[in-house]
Amino acid sequence: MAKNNSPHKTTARNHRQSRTKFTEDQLNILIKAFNQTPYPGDATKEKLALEINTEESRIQIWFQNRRARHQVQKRSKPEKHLEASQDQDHPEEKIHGRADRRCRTSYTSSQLHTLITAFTKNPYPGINSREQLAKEIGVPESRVQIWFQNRRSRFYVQKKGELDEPLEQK
DNA sequence: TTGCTAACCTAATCACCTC
DNA sequence: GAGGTGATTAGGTTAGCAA
Repeated sequence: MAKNNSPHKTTARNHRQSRTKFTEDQLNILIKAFNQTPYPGDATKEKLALEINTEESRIQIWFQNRRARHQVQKRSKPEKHLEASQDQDHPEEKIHGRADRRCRTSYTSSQLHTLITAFTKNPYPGINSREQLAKEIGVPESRVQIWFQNRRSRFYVQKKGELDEPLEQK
């Protein structure tokens, strides 16, 4: 599936967010939460963020990575997994998680104008640019990151469509 | 140098809103 | 319903850091 084959991938990593180092206590809390549900809802993520004093976006990333590693381990050792897992695939949590989605952010035309202008200058803003943009339009940095992800995706799909068009006409 | 893992990416999909 | 778009997911890559 996803490959980092973008021509922008070098600029994308100019300014990453600095690596978070979770303490043992923080990890214990996260692992416990993961065992309860690998698909926490927005409220749970907020609660965890407060509990371990970090940003909600860090919680989201941690759960993403944890699920990924969990899947890899499951494939390599189907009978015996991570220490963290009681593991029944938690389908019900997944459904519950969806019910507890973050509220949809609706951007004003001026916010969108700012974002689009930034996107045309650089579709892969680093952490500093994202934070600056977030401050400027008054939304969390994580929302700016999501907006750029979606924008890039749809931009590539659109471009691909434009390239395919002449072939279809033939 | 290597293994682990946070940060980040794309692609697909879901969910909600507007027309 | 269709189209647009924000949110979430899986699964892959990149890069920082400890051993």
